[in-house]
Amino acid sequence: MKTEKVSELTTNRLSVYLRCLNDLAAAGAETISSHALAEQFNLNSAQIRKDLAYFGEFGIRGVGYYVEELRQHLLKILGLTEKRRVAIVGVGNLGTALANYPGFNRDSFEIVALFDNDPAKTGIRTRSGLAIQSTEKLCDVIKHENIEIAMIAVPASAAEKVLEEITEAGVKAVLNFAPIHLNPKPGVKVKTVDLTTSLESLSYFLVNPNSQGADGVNLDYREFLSQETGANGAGD
Amino acid sequence: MKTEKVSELTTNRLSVYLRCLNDLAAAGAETISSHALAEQFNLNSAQIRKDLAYFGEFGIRGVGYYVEELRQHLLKILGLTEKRRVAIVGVGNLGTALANYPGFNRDSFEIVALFDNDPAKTGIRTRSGLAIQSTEKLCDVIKHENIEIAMIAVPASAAEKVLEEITEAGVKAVLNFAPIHLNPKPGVKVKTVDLTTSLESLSYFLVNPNSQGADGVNLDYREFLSQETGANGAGD
DNA sequence: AATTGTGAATTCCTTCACAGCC
DNA sequence: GGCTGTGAAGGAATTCACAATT
Repeated sequence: MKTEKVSELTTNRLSVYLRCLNDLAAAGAETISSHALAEQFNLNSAQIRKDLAYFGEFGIRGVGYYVEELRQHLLKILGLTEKRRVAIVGVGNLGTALANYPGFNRDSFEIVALFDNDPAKTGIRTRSGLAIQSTEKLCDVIKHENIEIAMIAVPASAAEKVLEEITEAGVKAVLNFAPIHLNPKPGVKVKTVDLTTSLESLSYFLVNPNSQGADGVNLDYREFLSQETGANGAGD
Repeated sequence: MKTEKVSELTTNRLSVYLRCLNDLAAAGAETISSHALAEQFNLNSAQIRKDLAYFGEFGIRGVGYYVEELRQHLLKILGLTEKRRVAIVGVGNLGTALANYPGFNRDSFEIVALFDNDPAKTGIRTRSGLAIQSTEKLCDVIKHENIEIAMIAVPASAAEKVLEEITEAGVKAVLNFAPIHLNPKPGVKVKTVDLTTSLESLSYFLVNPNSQGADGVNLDYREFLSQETGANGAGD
């Protein structure tokens, strides 16, 4: 087990591998090779082995990986064996959709608080029975409820303020849906999902179809999740 | 103007620059330097100049870039000067949120069709007055309405089928919200926004706070948008 | 024989540093 | 003096290729 820094590209992939292993386990598969796993995602098999090698030696030469065992390792690595408490700030259409989104692993993430600054909304319950609270209570509730993760689903103009407040309250991990660059304090991780940028970047590829890769072969080129601007340092 | 391949990281950044230029233009700024722009995003100024240099020489030495002029160039480069017609497939919570999302540039993207396979939903209108149609009509409507972009907001199990159908109908650009890897046909661009992976990857950084970058300095390391697994080729 | 784990090679991306221009 | 555009350098991520292992 090494202690090099692990890039976000790697952690994203680990999550994808995990999803696949869940399916394989459900289907009753005993083992899987890096090659077979790689095929599922148009990835190189060495990539998968390298990703896993950051954390240990989980495979068996000549055999591959035991599905259930590797699944457990990934759960552990990604910190999904403990349930984390999540708040959503901004309960408009997007916030509501996130609150009801069935895709989050509910064993690992429990949404326990919703906040909105619109007084007309406070007290209203979502489908799950959770009541919307005033943003005035943000700090208090986050502390009392031991909330570790926040999703920001407010307009861009309000996002910075929200980040400050939840940081103040001790939140260390933020999934930001506001289309704005946020500058978190040290020790706070912000991951932005920018729908505007995703769509506009797609538009580019409509105008330049050939820029996708090459000649008929779909290279599946860098299609997925989670890089902001690639910013690597503090500018010049 | 070069004709090298432009990476998706670059197009994502162009979209971010554009958003900033919109704000600058609204605030009445005449010019902006790459350095000043870079500061907004914790980016290196050379990065910005390089990104722009793929498409032309837009700046003036000693001065910087004319805000409005550069804005127009970016609109053109990203293909945002023409209005593109968009369909949303899957009108659950997420699809509804997307249909009503105020952050999309409505001058460039017009949502003109909503599809859902639940008969109980067909005919229902969203806030904007758009009626939900049966997925049976997917292909016909996409062709007749000249739809160029589709957003997939159906469960993972249905996403592959939807991709096939919209590809059949001629859609070349897809924003996929289903948590699954899709294998598009050549010439079709799929960009996946994987909420599950975003959240699980955040979880990793909660367990490994130091892996974020270094000692107190927030490096803003690779925080943003839009890489799948980094897949670069067709495996081995 | 099959498959892992990994050093070396490669490819891609970012940053430096400075000539050229305003 | 200030800023762009860019070749060269540096760094990061991916892929190759093979020794090691079952």
